[in-house]
Amino acid sequence: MGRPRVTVIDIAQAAGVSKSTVSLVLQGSPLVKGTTRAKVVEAMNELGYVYNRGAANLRQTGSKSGIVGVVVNDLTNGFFAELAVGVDIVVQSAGFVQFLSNTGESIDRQREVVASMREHGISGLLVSPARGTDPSDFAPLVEAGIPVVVVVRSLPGGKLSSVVADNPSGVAGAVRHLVSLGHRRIAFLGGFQDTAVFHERLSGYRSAVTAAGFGFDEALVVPSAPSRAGGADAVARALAVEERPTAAVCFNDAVAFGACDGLRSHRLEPGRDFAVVGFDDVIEARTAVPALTTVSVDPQAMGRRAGQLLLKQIAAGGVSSEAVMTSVRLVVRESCGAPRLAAQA
Amino acid sequence: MGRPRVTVIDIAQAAGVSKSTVSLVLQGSPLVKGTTRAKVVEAMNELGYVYNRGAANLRQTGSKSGIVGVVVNDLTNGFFAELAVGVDIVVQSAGFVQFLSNTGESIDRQREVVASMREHGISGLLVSPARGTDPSDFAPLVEAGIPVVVVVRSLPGGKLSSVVADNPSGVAGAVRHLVSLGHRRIAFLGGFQDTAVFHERLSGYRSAVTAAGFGFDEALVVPSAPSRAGGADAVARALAVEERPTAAVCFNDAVAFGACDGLRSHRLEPGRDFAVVGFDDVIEARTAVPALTTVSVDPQAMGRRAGQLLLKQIAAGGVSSEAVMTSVRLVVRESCGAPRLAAQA
DNA sequence: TGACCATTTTGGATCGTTCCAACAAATTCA
DNA sequence: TGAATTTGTTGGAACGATCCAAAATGGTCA
Repeated sequence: MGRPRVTVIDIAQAAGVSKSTVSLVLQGSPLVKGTTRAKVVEAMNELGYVYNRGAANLRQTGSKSGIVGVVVNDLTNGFFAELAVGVDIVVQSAGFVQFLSNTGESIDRQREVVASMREHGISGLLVSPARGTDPSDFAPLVEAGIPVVVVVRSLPGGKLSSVVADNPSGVAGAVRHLVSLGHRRIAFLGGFQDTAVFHERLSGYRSAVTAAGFGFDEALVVPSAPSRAGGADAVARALAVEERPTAAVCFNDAVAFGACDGLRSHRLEPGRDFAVVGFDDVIEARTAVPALTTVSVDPQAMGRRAGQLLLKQIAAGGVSSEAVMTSVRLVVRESCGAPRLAAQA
Repeated sequence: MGRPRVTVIDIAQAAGVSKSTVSLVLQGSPLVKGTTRAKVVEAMNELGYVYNRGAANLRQTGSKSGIVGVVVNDLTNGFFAELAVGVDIVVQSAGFVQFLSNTGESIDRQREVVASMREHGISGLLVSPARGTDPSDFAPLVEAGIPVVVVVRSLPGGKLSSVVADNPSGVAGAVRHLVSLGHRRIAFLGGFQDTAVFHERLSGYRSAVTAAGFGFDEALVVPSAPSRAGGADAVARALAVEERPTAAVCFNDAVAFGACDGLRSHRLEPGRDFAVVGFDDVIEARTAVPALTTVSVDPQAMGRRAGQLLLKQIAAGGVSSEAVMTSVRLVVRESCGAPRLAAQA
């Protein structure tokens, strides 16, 4: 049980040197002679020494704890789990460990978790904020010189660094694909108008649609809850506009599935009578009937990218603000009505 | 940037008391007078004080760091993500934070991660070990009085506490269900023979099959890789034994899906010509065709249970060994050929 | 009033490490 | 040879909290 801890002093004694020398060895300093280093290392193995980062950290300026905090809003969601894995990979290979916590979209929980991480002296924080997060919640960290990187969802008024998917170009690519299939009236379905992601995606729609020379038609933009039910509802409303659309790009895959439901209840078969494109590429997208054409974002790659950015800022010491967009790609399946061959394009 | 840290001494000064008193307040001691406490708390808010756990920890005996380490072998797998969430819930509400890392089935990585966690002074470790983990890897922790709880996969020769699903009774229940549907020749398909989980599940099969009065037939046990391909292979071999089986319970859902593939290539329709039962209840089980009858383990509940056990051991101070089994339940869908009504039984 | 008690408060010493300035030993150079 | 330089090593003072024994405070009672 409570056996006395082995400390640098014990090592020093066993190796016949001073504790300062042991410390130097610990830090891999080139100042110590090879033979001395060997003696020390041997003593450490001998006695089963465990480095005490807490103590080291106490003395070290700038709290280089070697811990990065990672906070996600829903670990249950495969997307975020992948993201966390991506972060873990780069962070771990840089010799850091990751404090990972899940907020389950609760702002209170998020606050607690972040506070707790701060007490533990994290060197940086990576967060996929819960819905409705106030950006100023992170101000104290930034003021204290702790880098903060926001992922997936960007925060308005952002002085914070962020890594988000390239939403505009993802949607734009989807629109271009539909245009190339001959569609002229393309709707944009679903999503809450008060979120940053909605506006990013909508802007991609807008620019692609005008670039194609169709002009932007407000009536073809139908917001809704970003859920299956919302999608069904949205497509119904879209079908009611005069000069009805023949295709839609949806806010996300859930909306897209809902749109398919809605189409069927109007006796329209998605993929044949009406083209549907989603966003996210959730697992079911592949196996659904018809298989969903969608914009795929690689969450693990995103996690890696975000981890790199955070590490860079930690290394730089200062807190700078940088916004990164990770690329996305269109995965052509069946719901857009394109012949399967197009998938290879 | 590097603004000087606010310490207990600053607070003491601002509140006109001694640092000891501030410390008492920090620990919620009943010794301090209400008015004094209020002054101190106000000063803390005023100056934006952040508790330094590292420093506290240094002085405190027994390393009550308030950190628990959680190591899983595959965070990408929804099962483990859910598990981690379950752990997080109980651990967090007890005021601990969780260090979560992913090993991706790499033993080396696992070793690194555990070492790193130890350096950070975790108060307990919860681990779903990577395949091929040597139980003695955790001996140093146990010797140092740090509780270790193994989840999901139990480790042979286990002096360690563990929380695993009740594999025997899960499989036994599946067998009984098949018997009730009239099956007499039931195979056990898939899984590596050298894993503990395999033997646990097989033992459930064995006992249920003998309890039903059929006698245990070695030929009906067909191990294979615990994958889709392995399942296809296993079912093919099972169909080749004389007096061929009419049903199978599979090592896990992946094997079960493979078995369905294999059946079809033998012109047998799963659920109609041959009954298949899986284990795990992965997400696709519900949506597959036919929907998979399977044994469901609730990973989040398991995580909560494991978290509780770990906290209990941390609180107790000592390291005791306890083995917990979490209950499982059979989810009847279509692949076993039972009429849908049976699902309500 | 002074002895006694309960309640609050307090100044060091301490935890395990790193930093710093100073020292000893070995080497180089004039 | 002696001074200057390089190369290794070292003791003590931090870091920011907790613990302990002791002191201050206030009340009660003979």
